[in-house]
Amino acid sequence: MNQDERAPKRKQLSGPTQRDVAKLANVSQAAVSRVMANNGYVAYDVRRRIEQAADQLGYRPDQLARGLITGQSNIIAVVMADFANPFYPTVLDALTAAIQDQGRQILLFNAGHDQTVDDLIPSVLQYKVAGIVVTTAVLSSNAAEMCLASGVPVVLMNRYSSTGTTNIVSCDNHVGGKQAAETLIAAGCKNLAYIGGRQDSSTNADRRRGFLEVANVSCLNDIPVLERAFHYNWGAQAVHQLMASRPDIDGIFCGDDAVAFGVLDQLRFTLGKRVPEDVSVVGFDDVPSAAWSAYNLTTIRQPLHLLVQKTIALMDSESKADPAVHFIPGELILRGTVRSR
Amino acid sequence: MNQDERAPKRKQLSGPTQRDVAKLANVSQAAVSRVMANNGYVAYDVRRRIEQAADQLGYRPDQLARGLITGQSNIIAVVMADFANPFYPTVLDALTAAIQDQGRQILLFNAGHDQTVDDLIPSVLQYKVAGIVVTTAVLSSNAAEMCLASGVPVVLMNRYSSTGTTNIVSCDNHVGGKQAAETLIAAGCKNLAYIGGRQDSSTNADRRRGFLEVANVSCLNDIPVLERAFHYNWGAQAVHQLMASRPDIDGIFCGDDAVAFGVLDQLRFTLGKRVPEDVSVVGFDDVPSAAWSAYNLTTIRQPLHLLVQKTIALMDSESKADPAVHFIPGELILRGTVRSR
DNA sequence: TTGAAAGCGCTAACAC
DNA sequence: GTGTTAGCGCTTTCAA
Repeated sequence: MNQDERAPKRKQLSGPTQRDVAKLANVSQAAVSRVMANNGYVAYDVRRRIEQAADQLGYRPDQLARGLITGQSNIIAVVMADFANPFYPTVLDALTAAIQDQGRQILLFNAGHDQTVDDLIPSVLQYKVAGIVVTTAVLSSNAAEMCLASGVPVVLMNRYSSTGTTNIVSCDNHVGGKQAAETLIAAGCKNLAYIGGRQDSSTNADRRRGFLEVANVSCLNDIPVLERAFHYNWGAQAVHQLMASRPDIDGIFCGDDAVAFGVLDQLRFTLGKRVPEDVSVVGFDDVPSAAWSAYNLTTIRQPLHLLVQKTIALMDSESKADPAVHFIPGELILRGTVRSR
Repeated sequence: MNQDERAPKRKQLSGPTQRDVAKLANVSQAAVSRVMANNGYVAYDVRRRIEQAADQLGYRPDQLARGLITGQSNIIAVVMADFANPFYPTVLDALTAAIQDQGRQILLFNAGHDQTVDDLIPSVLQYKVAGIVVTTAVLSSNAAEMCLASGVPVVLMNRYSSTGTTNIVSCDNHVGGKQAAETLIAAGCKNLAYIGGRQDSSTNADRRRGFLEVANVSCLNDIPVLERAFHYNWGAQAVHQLMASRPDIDGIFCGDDAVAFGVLDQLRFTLGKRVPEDVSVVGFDDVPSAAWSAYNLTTIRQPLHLLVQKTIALMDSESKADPAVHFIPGELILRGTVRSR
């Protein structure tokens, strides 16, 4: 015995291949491929033999090998930058469900911790994905260039920058901000304020702009603007600052629901204000907990499913031709944090 | 120029390949591979030439092609079944961060809508992933068999079944249930109740069992048990039923925080009870919103990072030899929903 | 140290 | 209809 018996060289992890199926069914491997890819002519009984053999062996096509040759991986990359905000799990839920319904899979990239979205893009591109969805963040023009160069369609959800190289889907934050102001004014609030989120985000800027456009015409006093982060803690902190300098404030528009929850909790439990009797509050997003009795928050609902639908449609259409910003209107949800006259 | 002049058959989507880099650097394609995979000997200046050429072309290794040959895809599948529950986004956040830190990527499967986790397993296995993490659900023994057969390590987070074919990581729900009971009893509650979650889940069963073990020894009266789903709405509905039949209840342990929020909201805003003066409430998980003033919920914290750490360690160790259940103790977080004597 | 060549599991031309 | 053949982009022997 010179060399030990050549052990079955097959890698531990691989299951049966098309060759195995072919052997068992007494056909060529190509015939098996035709059946599996449902592509090309196969006689009925041959097809049956192959399917039976595949079944018997527990054969599963290797999607990665298939992708290698077709140049299409049927994988969509989803890049998320803010898991902590309760809005984004709802986005991810809807997005993954919709993508899976198409028979595609999701490669998820979490940009939450050290890595920025931009740092992640090179990694994403190593996977020859069929598309990239970026939520909660913008791409630097550099990163956007890279995607464009590799021909992968990219869609930004809910943020945009001025580079104009990618399609963007967003709730109409500008109109939403106006609605918030109108709601507060209609309720009889005289002294309004904005407690916003991340200052350099389009989301925040548009909501503030819409709000101020309307508020400025009917408010006599100065309208304070405090902005930092889309977080509960920031809302809590900001409202303290706000009420310390402007105790007359009786209507607050918050950058999103998370901020609004922080604002509400401090108003009620620390600052001793009644909501909505003393101060009215409007949020943005309509996350699930906004409907809970403890908050019962009046807010602008983001049209989640429309946003997702549009995002996917844009990715499929590969219309790199004319990248544009697609705004979808939100919906005012009246609950209990704005007083009725 | 015999074989050099191949037609540029290259698919639109592919970027530069190792062949392109090799040509530019005047070396063989194999040399490029050695540099990229950091595997094998390459002379210093050759390596430099190659790296330079790769840079110049913007070369990115194709992870899928690499996986095809190594039989290792450096992708971990994460199967989630309940995005709506606020605990799971925190799990996903920690899990994805940890996996990315290893230089691996996450293929996310959302079993939330039509598809059950079991239905998803065949799809998962088509991707020759390096491991599978399943949260919020158990695998049928059939599905577990399939994974075992294909040699992919599987770890279940926070649920288990009796099949014993996979490793499982879970918070010690039994001890947690006991802690909850002890906490309520120490606070002087006399009439306890359990409002649980999904009845057929190990999570729920263990929490209930621990709770009843302790509660039964010091409670004279019958301890009502209501179980259905780990949802806010169920908590809200259940507490109505409960208080209608047993208005004397003064201590409630909830299956998780989401249920507790529903319970709290109804107690306070509909049933007119004061918490904790009239009724004390304990939750489970310690999701972020449990700390918010509106709830300020006393709860058992799941050791999120330990759970994730252990899960990853188990997947790497491939210890299919002795699949076991690994319990990690939770931590009682005292806040404001249990009265102090 | 390097290049030539084989081949991972699969699809797609192209013969027969 | 079916088999044969040539690769997809890469890693990995094996010689040189």
